[in-house]
Amino acid sequence: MGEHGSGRWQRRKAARPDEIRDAALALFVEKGFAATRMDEVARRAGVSKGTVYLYFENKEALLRSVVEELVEPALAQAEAQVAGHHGSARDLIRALISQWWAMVGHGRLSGLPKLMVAEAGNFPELARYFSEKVVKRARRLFQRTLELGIAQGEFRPLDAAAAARLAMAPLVYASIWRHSLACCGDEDFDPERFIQAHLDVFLSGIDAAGACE
Amino acid sequence: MGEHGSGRWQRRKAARPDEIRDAALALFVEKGFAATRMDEVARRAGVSKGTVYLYFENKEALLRSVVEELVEPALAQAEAQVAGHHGSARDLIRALISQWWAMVGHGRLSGLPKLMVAEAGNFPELARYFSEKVVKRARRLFQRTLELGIAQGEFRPLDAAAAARLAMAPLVYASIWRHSLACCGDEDFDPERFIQAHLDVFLSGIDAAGACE
DNA sequence: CCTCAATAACTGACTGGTCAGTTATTTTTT
DNA sequence: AAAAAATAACTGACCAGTCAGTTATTGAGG
Repeated sequence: MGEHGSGRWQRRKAARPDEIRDAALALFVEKGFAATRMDEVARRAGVSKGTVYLYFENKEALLRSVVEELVEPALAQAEAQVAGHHGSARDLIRALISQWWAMVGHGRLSGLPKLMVAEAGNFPELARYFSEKVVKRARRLFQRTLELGIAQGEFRPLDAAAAARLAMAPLVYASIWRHSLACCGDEDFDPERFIQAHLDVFLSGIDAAGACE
Repeated sequence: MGEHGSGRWQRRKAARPDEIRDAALALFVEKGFAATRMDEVARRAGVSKGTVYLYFENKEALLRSVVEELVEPALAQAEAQVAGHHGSARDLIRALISQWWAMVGHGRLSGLPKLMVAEAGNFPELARYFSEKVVKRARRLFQRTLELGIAQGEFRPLDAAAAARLAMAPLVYASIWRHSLACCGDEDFDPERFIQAHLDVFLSGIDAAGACE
């Protein structure tokens, strides 16, 4: 392709796949994979249906691409941020949760958890990929931090694996909720307040001082 | 039902709608509404497709019926059980969570949260019904209990509305998980242990003193 | 600078299969 | 035998995926 250039079409061409992915993600999240028509994806991306098939094999390949392309950079960034963090385990938990919420709660990935949950049954391979390479990887960050905190005496001794899931559950819940019932029904759901309350209760709950049992 | 005699077919006939609902629920949860074929629902219920249309207007009416018929009795029972409960707020929270998990974690309703989350976008009216008449109603049970506990000095002062959501989030998360990623990927998810850990951390987290029990 | 041909990007009408819903027919019950 | 229940064959709308044709872009020759 042209190295130099009269850019209008060149630039658009390079951006196409991403534009199509964004359109597809939005619709897959909103209506589900099966109920989304390729015509619609195309229209939303500002192209014709034929063009979508220039960049993606078929509908399923488009779904795969949406999940894989969007997830990788976000996760890498999160891991880097954690690796470079210094401070108490408690602060790191706070940072992880804020980070996660900034990324998945608002960004383009916001709808991914709902999409994956809804389609896991129909695309087991993709679900496996997501579970192994995304969820587990993210959970490990929490689990390690919790183990660190226990070792340092900040947190009381507890099942770190279960607690890591506990730390994430309200986050996942919140982002799924935002894209389902919150849209049509549960309008008085305030994610920010909810996440704050979670941080508050969770950190109190695992604190070494308040140990029960 | 049959006042006299050959009861076998009578009974079957009376049970049909429920059998069809169960079949439909299982498939809707597993594959999603759009990807489920009416032929399949019928086959699973042990009847032909035409029969399904003897009992339900159309596919959407079947979905509505699945949600509404299954939910009402369970919710009523839960409220009754709570109304008759005496003891500390802490015990009541424990009872509510166990109750919820016994009902939604294992029973026939097990898949409902996933189904509603996945289809809320395509059926806003149904989502609204579910949100108002089911979720809010269930949440009120938790919220009242928390307010009671705060008033009695068992729990520290906190945002009861947010805390009620926090109490439920891991439960919802767990039952959604069981029907999505846990099926194909995250096999080492142990719901019982997870719920136990939740009870433990949550109750410590909202405890007034820091000394539980 | 202005053709004009070659190529890259894109389009939308068309096809073949699928599936929700209907209807004519058969089976079961009374 | 009549009525009720159930079936299986049928219909028509819909949609993923294709492909023959159109439009934009580049580049060479005049």
